[in-house]
Amino acid sequence: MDSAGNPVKTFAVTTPLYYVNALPHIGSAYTTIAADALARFHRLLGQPVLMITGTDEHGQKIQRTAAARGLEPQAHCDEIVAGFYTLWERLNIAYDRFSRTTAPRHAAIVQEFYQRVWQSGDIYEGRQQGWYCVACEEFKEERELLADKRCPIHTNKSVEWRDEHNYFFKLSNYQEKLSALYAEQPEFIQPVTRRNEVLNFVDSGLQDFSISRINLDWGFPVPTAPEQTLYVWFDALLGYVTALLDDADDPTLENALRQWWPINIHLIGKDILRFHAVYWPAMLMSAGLPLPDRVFGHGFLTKDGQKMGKSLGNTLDPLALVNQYGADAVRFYFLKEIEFGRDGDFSETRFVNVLNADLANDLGNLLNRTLKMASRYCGGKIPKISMDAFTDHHPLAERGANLAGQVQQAYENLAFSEACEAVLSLVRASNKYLDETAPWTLFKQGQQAKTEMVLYAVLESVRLSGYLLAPIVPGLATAIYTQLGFAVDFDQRDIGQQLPFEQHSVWGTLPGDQSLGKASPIFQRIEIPAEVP
RNA sequence: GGCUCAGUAGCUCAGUGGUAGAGCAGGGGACUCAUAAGCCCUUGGUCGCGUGUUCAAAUCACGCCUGAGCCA
Repeated sequence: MDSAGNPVKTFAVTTPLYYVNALPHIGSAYTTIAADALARFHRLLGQPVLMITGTDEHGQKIQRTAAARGLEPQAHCDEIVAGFYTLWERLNIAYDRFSRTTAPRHAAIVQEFYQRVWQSGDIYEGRQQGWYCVACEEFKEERELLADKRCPIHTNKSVEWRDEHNYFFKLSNYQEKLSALYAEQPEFIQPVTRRNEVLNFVDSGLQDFSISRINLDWGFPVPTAPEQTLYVWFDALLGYVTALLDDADDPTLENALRQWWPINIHLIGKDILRFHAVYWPAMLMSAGLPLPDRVFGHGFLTKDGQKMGKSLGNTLDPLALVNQYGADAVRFYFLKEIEFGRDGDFSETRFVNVLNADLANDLGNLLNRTLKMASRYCGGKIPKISMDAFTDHHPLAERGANLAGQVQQAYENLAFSEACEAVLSLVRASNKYLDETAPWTLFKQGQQAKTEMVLYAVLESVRLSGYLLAPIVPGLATAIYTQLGFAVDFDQRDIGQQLPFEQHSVWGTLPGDQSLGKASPIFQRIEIPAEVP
């Protein structure tokens, strides 16, 4: 409850729990950056936020990868997980929970959840015969296979023949309920193109799927048949629930679901859409639990227009990228230059161009040039201006007044690039305004009042821009606020209390007479080595 | 084979019935507060192709081509 007695609207967002087969790739970084930006935006709004990420560590593929490396599975997982921690730290990801499916408490949650599904009668024993791809952890239809029985997705791996007695989940029981869900909650699956795919899939008929494997140790035993091991996806999805437990909580569903359930949004790549938009809600229905609000499947990244892949040798290493250019640069490029939901491309030329143009030239230099004038012309303080000076269609005041609403809408729609564009339009207008009013000339002419008004308007526009971009480039936002004389750090979880949205999203908030910090470029231009012809 | 989404300037995209737009990149200019940044001007497009509907089509309909993807 808040002070007025209204229930506080919490916000919980998840990334996938990444499979620890290998160190994190750029796609994992992309999803996580987006989730972090969304979480940070909701923190600005002052909501209690829980951002969940983590790792999915069971399954045959992990067992084999570990064996190939001569390691115990857990040792292998621990090593890979360390790589995730490092990358998230470097990318400035402010997650609240890191959920590992090998955590002891996860076993209890999985067990309890399984029992609920068992009691609803949705689990039965059956026989499963077919070709199995260990890399996919899925059975394949014979006609899907490539020559030499190779998997169509993992083209260098052959599938294996399996003939097993497994436990199945009665997905077929949920076809109508799922269809009703999609109809009643059209925004459950986003974007629309992903939704269409799911509708198409569900309408074509749902088959029960097996939720256990034999001849596999690395996972949880099936509670009703301990000689079998739970299918990795069944336990992985439940990692979202386990993540909700507080440290002090006993690992029960009741405790896990108490505060943050249902999750507001699952952010995923489009490759795991079916698990999140079909299997997962069906499992939850079976267990009698409320469903998440939204599942958003974003697009894939290419590099220089080509699919990335180990076999092509053109992968983009996120850690190398962030080590070279910094967190804000990487975050900004992917969220501003690629429309979230659609496929997008990374090219180094474009990367450098965008960062230089938007962050160094337009935004960074705008603050720098204005700050230096303010220190020279206004004694290093923010000029004290009455808001009355900005009434009649002031180009920045007017634009600034409408900005927060637009940007908020964009963030809520996960239209990060739209949010960036809206803010950048204020930045560009500010540069133009400076040139048109030429405060350096005004000052020489002794027009102190006008000079101060102009500088205030621009400083305030930079502040607002920094505030609204903070979820995407928190480091830059902190630098902007610091140079404007505030003592804040946008990485603080309670930033929405320190700098309330209702106040700081409004143009005209900058306090007059506040002493300015030292001017220093907030984003260095990236110099491209000259091309040798 | 069925379905979905996309195809607009060199690049990334907006525009969804009424004289083709933005940012970046390219070219030129004036300025000097600034990170050789910013500002102004400018080059650049048979809006994938074809047929149809309409006084009028990038926009609507149908067909086709190309790319991405889902399903069988």
